Amino acid sequence: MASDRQTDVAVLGALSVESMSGYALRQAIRDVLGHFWSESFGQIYPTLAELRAAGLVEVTQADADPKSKFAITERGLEHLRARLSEPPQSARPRNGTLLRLFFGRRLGLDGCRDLLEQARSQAVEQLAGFDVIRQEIRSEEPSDDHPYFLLTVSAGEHAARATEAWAEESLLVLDRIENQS
Amino acid sequence: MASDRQTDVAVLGALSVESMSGYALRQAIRDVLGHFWSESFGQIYPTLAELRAAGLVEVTQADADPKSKFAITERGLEHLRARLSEPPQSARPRNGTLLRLFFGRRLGLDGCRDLLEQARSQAVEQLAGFDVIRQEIRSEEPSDDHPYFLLTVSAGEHAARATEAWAEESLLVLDRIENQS
DNA sequence: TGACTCATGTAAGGCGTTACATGATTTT
DNA sequence: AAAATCATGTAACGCCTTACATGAGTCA
Repeated sequence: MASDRQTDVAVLGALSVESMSGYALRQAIRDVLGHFWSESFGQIYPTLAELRAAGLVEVTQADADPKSKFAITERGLEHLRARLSEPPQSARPRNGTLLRLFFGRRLGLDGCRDLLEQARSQAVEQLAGFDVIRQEIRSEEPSDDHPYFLLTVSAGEHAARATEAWAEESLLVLDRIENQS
Repeated sequence: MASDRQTDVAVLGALSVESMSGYALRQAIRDVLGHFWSESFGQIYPTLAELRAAGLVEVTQADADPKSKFAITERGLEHLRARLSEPPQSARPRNGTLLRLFFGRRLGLDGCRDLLEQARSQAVEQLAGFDVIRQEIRSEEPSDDHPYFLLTVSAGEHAARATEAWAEESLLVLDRIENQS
């Protein structure tokens, strides 16, 4: 029974881009992968220890830098490539907003409106956030990783714009429901 | 500390639309809410027992129907309204496809293409599924619940169309990456 | 010196999935 | 009569979050 856990993929992937401390790692996972991935902080250190014991990650210390960091090993890169090639597993859907709207008759029109307004403004905020991320990527020195980063940003933008359009349409639908009842 | 669990909302909500057996309930949650919600079957019966003990749900037996069903009580409806009014909680994001694409440099162009093709065809399948659902809703006798059901169908359609467009654009981006390297 | 961030963990407990178990009813 | 579906559960195990604990370095 293959385990569901993919913490190793997120950790090894992040370290394949850049060596860093466990603390920086958890910030990177939250801030950089946060749009489409989440890891519990309580999982990161244990996973790091496991990966180190398995020789997929090592602790390095550069001369110039007094701080030690975690770096991916050659075997770690192989493991990462193998894991990335496995069929993607996504979390089962759990959209609290849609669950509430589905039973919107019980919630009432005003409650539904609140949900939709909130969904819309969240989408707009997300879009602004993606703009910032695009600028940050552009301001860094070019890297072979960047085109792939941008694919995920684009996915977020498409999804956010779809949410925005849906919420606006749906608010109009609610007005129609109200007027005809 | 408010619990994350929202199984009660899904169960009470479904029973607010129609009384049914636990077995039918789990099928309804899978087939009807499946686009945006999932419940573990192992949770449904225990939750049903709890709700029954709390007087939010009762076992009914119609004269015409030899089978007993679970029905929501008046107190259950109150509880449902209260729960629906709470701020929506959604699962933390866990998109295995985007996780892999983000580290696409390690996965390789062909692997990325596979992921995008798969995402695209899944989105197309979903759109076909939504068409079927719309027809089913239309074929039922009109209900005050239907407009709300349709809001969630529309959300799924917007999301699926966004995924389709993103995947197609992204496949072209991959071609460009290949040609310029 | 006190507050804040960096840094590395551990432990408890809740949540959820899967697999297992059992029996009745219906269909082929 | 066999197979499929309906129907109701339980138990084990793994995942994940939250809260707690500790200490070093840095900055005002």
